[in-house]
Amino acid sequence: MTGPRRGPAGGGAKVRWHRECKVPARPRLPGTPGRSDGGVSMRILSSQVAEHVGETVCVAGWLHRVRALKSVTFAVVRDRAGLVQVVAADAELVKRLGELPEETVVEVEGTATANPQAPGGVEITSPVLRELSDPALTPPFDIYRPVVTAALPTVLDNAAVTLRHPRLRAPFEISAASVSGFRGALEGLGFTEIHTPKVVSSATESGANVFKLDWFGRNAYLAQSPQFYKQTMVGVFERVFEVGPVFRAEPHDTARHLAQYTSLDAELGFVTDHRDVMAVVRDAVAGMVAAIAERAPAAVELLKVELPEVPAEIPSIHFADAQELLARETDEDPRGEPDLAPAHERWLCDWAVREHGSQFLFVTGYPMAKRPFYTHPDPERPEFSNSFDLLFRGLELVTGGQRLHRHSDYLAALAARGESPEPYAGYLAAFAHGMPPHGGFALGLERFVARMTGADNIRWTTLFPRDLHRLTP
RNA sequence: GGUCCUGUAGAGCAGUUUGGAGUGCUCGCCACCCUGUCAAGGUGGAGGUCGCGGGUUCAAGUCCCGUCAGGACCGCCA
Repeated sequence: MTGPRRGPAGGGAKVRWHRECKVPARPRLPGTPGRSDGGVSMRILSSQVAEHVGETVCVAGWLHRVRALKSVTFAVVRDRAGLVQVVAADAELVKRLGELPEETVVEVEGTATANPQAPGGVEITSPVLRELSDPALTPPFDIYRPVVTAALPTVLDNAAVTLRHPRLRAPFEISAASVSGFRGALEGLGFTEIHTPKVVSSATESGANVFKLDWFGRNAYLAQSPQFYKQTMVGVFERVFEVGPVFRAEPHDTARHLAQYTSLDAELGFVTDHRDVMAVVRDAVAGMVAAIAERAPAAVELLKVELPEVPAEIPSIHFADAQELLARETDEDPRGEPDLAPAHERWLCDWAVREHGSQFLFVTGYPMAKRPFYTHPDPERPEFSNSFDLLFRGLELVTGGQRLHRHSDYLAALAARGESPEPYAGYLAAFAHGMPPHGGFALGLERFVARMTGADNIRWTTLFPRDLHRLTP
């Protein structure tokens, strides 16, 4: 090792040699000493071994798989970048490798050797080994097999180890890329990222149930959304977004509902109506899809994710027209219903693909009766709202719309619902002090990733999901 | 909250229809074998409160009742 080298593709940043390889510092198993000059090596990643053929290298990671043959033992080490094969021939080292269970953390120093027989064409030979963890407990199923044989409850119950499986980890690589794309797209549009409280004093928004908790002896609640705060911050920054958890105490026990999930929220001022918000939704989603392709290509490849085209303008259909369409073209007649059933949403998505070649579809103008009090009505048809949902592959992914912005309209809307303005005082102050026409939206991250990866249950794309039955791990 | 389905070894499943000794499969685990593996291969072995409780029966994994757990659909849902 002669010093820092260029890293793998990705901006040309120098690799940070974050620490010394400690293999020689501990009692070593017999084997060829790593360096003739007695020095120490720095850890490199599995993906970098090929760049060091002929040199002594050090890798560290989890024992992904040990394959013992009579005269040679192969140990595959997994780190954050991937896998690398280690070849052991020394009798004592072979014996020890045979005793170590998979998932034990090890550090290996040896010679990077090109070999066409090795996976990836390179492997580490003449290794010395240091164990960095106690021998690992056997996982409930094989992490090293390409297919996941366990059912969802088993995966969730044993998340600490099962998430290491490349297929179970991949959705969270896509999740991270999605958030990055969301953030990048909105920052590019002049939005400011904010962080709002998740413990609130009032449980008054909407009829949805909230989690109640004790706050120094007072009643408090977990926030169902950053709605009030993000609107308030429009009065400060004009354009804001937030990535954070929201909590729903509703007893939904389905493959698409959670008690806690990650909401990608945005709100912007000086809009004409909800269509300006929809344009931002389009750009945000396009940024997310692009970021997945750019930042999580391995996960896309592994899961065979089909990245959707995001049209320059996502097709939209009015709620009333959607109901007419359903009544005309299906066996059901939902006209007069205040909302679309999940089956109707699925049908409309198929229709959008057929008619518009788009996997995304806006449904606009939901009835005011089903929308929260801050929803702005359609000036032409006041029974309908300036709101929208974005449907994607059969599922409601985004809800948004134009909000009321005049203080007097809020007082009237609350009065119409028989509610006192008192609990909303802090929120209403924003409007009393002058607020532009504005709107916003919220996108469910786990739902987005689930639709993107084809997961049949949102829990495959949720880290440590919280639902009716599950509070651990 | 409603309807339906499923609980059998560490994991994933057969076996339940027609009651007859925990009968079996794939993987893992343990031991041994194997000259380069790629989800290695071979031989042998260990591992079971058939979710739990009650009932029917000479006899229950199997039939009945209850209960608990998991799942699906619906309802509900900013």
